Amino acid sequence: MKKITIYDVAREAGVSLATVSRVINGSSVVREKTKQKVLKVIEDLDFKPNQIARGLATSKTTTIAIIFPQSLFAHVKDMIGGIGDAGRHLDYNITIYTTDDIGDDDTVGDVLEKVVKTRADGVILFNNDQIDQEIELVRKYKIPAVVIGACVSDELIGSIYIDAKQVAFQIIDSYLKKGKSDIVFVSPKQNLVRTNDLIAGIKEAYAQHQQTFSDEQIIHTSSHYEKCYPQLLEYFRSHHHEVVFSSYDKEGVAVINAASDNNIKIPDDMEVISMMDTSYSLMSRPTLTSIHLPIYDMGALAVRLLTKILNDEEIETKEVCVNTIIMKRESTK
Amino acid sequence: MKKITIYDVAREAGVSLATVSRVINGSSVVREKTKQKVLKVIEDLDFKPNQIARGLATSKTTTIAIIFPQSLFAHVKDMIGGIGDAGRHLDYNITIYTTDDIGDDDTVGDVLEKVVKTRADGVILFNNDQIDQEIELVRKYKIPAVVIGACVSDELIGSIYIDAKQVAFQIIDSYLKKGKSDIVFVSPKQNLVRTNDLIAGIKEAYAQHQQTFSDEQIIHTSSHYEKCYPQLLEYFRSHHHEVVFSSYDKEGVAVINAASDNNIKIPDDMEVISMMDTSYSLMSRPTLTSIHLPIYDMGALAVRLLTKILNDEEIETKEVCVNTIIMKRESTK
DNA sequence: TTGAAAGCGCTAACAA
DNA sequence: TTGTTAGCGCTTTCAA
Repeated sequence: MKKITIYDVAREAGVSLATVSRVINGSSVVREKTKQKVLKVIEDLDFKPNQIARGLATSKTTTIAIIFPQSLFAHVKDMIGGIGDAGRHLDYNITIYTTDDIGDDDTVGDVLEKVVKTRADGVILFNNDQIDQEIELVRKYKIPAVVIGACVSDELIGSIYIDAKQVAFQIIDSYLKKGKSDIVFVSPKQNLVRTNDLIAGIKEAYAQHQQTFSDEQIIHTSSHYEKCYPQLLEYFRSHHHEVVFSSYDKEGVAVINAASDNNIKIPDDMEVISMMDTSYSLMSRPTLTSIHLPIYDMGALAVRLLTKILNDEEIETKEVCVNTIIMKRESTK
Repeated sequence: MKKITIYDVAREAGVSLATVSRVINGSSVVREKTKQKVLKVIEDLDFKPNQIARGLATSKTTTIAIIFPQSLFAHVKDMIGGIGDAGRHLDYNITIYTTDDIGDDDTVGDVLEKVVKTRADGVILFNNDQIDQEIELVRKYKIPAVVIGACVSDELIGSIYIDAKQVAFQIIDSYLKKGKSDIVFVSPKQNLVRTNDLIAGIKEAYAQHQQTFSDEQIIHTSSHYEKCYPQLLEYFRSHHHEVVFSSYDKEGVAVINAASDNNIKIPDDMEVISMMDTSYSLMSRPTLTSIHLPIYDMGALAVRLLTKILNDEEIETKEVCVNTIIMKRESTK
């Protein structure tokens, strides 16, 4: 069974190629009657225009690539909903590329090379510890891009981010005002939110109160609960703080569980607050106070912004800052 | 800056198009010296072959589409790791399509139409309540496919699944043997594992013990914790069972929390066992006994099987059954 | 071992 | 409003 092409449609409808091309692309110059005739034949023959051929002819693939390291997947997954929906509505295909941060080969470079070969129209990147390298490559190949989680922009690059520094500042400032300065910050290596920005915000809050936040107050941990929990269980055997601020719910829950298992009462003995507001925070006991990010929207916004860049549409700002809101639950007073 | 093409390489290397094509495709007939010369030019010019053009010429896109409803995302996400890695290693691109089960339009049909237009070589489907329709369309369009979570196969279709009936049978049988027959089954609407198979296994176990499992012992719930937990909280106010079997950890945790909040002691008053073995089961208190599925592998296997179908490779079986293992934790005795 | 040339299926000037 | 035709960048016979 041969695939039917625009030729078949043209022949069957008794018109030229160009006319068929016009109707499938919704050109307005074609006479209504001709259009109906062609449409009928398309329907009868169940003709599906070949995107590949169109891509070759137009140098556009209507494809957006998203690139992320496996370890960031927990964050990316929730965005895929927004990305997928926006892609579907705007008629873009979404191709995913995972960079394997375990292997030692140059996956970032390899992946971007692949993106170039497939001629994706644009790419969505996520903040991670290789983001600078990714941005550099994207610039080199002149691929339009939107990065989620960091604030960058130029001719071909836009971003969707949250003001992490500000968020951290507010949280910490509010505790310092209450006289609580025995605070530790727990963070995994990979995060959607820039850890450094968070730390900068924390430090600024301390500075504001004539105190200093030392690097000893930072606990580096794994984003795998299996590793994170035992580490914290050991930690809380001999430590105890007024407040723990975690940059992701999973670690937040690990803190709650590890502390509870060491008989530290939450929130009475210690308060825990984290970020992302995933379902982990609802499932934990006590439930976890968490800073909500509009994850789904960030994905959808990224696609929208990228398509604007691709189509040279009017753009208000290429650096879109989204708002956060703190979801107060049982782990804080 | 114009994109450089195979023509540029040919000219620069003083050979013909065909020769360049041969070297980038690793043809063995080209003389080593010529090959090196061409390779050098490719390097110098930083030439990246255009996949789109190649796709048009060969009618192959080396692209696999994966299609899933948003509501199944919790399950699919963990597989994306395996799918992404396998895709990268086998040099296939992965394009994702989400079917929006909220909207009332024919998204399944629309999405498959899109897949046809983009000429994906094959597609990976996931068991869900529209799977029959999806399979029908895939057959109609003659697209090679692998479905994850259900056992089906034919000329162009393969599958990766677990024997859900058997799994459920074993669990329930073991409890019935201990004389525990006050069991309820909790299940969300969408699931990667066929709920009906699970129920069939449960019923078979009951039958084996000359008892019957009634439909009143099934609790239908939402896959959203926010909805599931309140429903169960209410339920356990007036109910109490020996065993709760849940088809997904999220609901398993909801059961634990809802029961605990009604002062039902787990596992002493009631045992809870669930499926998937996600990190939810580790984070819950008490920790949740759960049936482990090799999720990552299932994704990778699906890609591998699909590529075998695509390339007419030798295939042992098109219905690949993967093993499960029960991860005993605190919620069962 | 290499090259010439005919597609792959579509778009987009340009003409009519 | 419609048709003709030259590409888009690559693969793949067929000849040499």
